[in-house]
Amino acid sequence: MTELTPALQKFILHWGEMGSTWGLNRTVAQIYAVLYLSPKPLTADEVCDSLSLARSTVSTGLHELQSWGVVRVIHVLGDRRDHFETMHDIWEMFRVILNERKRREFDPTLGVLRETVGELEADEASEPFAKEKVGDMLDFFETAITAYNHIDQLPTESLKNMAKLGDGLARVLALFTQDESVPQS
Amino acid sequence: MTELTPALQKFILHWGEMGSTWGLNRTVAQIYAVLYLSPKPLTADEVCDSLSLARSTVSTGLHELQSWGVVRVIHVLGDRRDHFETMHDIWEMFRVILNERKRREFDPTLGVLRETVGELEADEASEPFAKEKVGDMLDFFETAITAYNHIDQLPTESLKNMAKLGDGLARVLALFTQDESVPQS
DNA sequence: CGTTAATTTCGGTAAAATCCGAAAATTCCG
DNA sequence: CGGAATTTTCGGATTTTACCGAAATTAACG
Repeated sequence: MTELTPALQKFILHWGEMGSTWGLNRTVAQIYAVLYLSPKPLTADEVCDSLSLARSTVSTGLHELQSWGVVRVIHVLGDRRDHFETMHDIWEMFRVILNERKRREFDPTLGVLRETVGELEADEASEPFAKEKVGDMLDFFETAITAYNHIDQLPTESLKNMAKLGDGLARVLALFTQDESVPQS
Repeated sequence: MTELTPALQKFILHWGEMGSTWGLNRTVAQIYAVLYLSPKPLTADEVCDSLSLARSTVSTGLHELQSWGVVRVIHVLGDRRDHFETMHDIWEMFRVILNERKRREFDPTLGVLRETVGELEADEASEPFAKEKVGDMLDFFETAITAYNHIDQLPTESLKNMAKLGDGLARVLALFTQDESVPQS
């Protein structure tokens, strides 16, 4: 049913490329795009049609998208088939994606860095330079992840407002340039 | 020369995995790691040795890292060979990587989104829902990129300080929860 | 409980990315 | 300019990934 106009096709194609730099493959990202653009939840077969993919490919792709938490199943009364939809709010969506990437990539890296630092400590013979460098990296990941966790506490609306501040944002953040203390509110 | 201890090997292996989720392939990321851990700039051949790679692979990999701006050539007096080193400060490094990803992925996406919106405007027959959704996405990318550009203006030291604020960061940012206006500094 | 619709699993093929090593090109030296 | 050292290019072999379609499984209905 969802005959895609050329403009939307181009968009979906690009989205596929973009997705492949974000850890999903082209096809999975395209499935996501089709669902995102659809005014109503779609069945797997409808996705097959609009992208000319095998049923099995779509099935797998939908599962992967669900494992990322960006697609969910909808049940329609009187219809036996599963229907799928994406999150509606794109800000929420990127937040979910960031969280998932943190969980899948950064958290494990933190683990490895801690292990490595530990092992380098134990090993007297190891290069002191490398020891220092791994330590620097550990510090970086720890502060970055901690900062991210704090930001992630904020409601989406706050983030939207902050982002919309434009120059004001830079101005506020610049308060921290010289001083490490928290300005009292 | 650089005989890698088991601990460092494990780190480099993991770094390779991580890199492949960041748009570089495993090998290139490993080359990066070896350079990062080395107390002195290395020749391509030294990199070959420590990772057991073909000379040509290392050559290509080093070029890719240079195109990302995270590795540079060093010339050593009296030595004809090129030596390579990474940036020393990891904060700078991540900043460079983010910039490069923005340039390679987000900016083009912004272009496609604008094109698509334009074409959907022109096309009367197109789905109004899709039109709205692409518009939402364009808004999101525009504000996100703009915010990023502003943040990117700040010196690295400011960013470090901000990140280290911990709860204070959330507290400051929370100021924007209810109010869209810029608090006067 | 059997039948049909719907989904998932899985083996194999097609496509893509990675990596090597030989050959070519470049650079630097005497 | 000739030759050695170094780097780069490039074709093809190897490995990995993506995708399809048939078969198996699961779920819903009468």
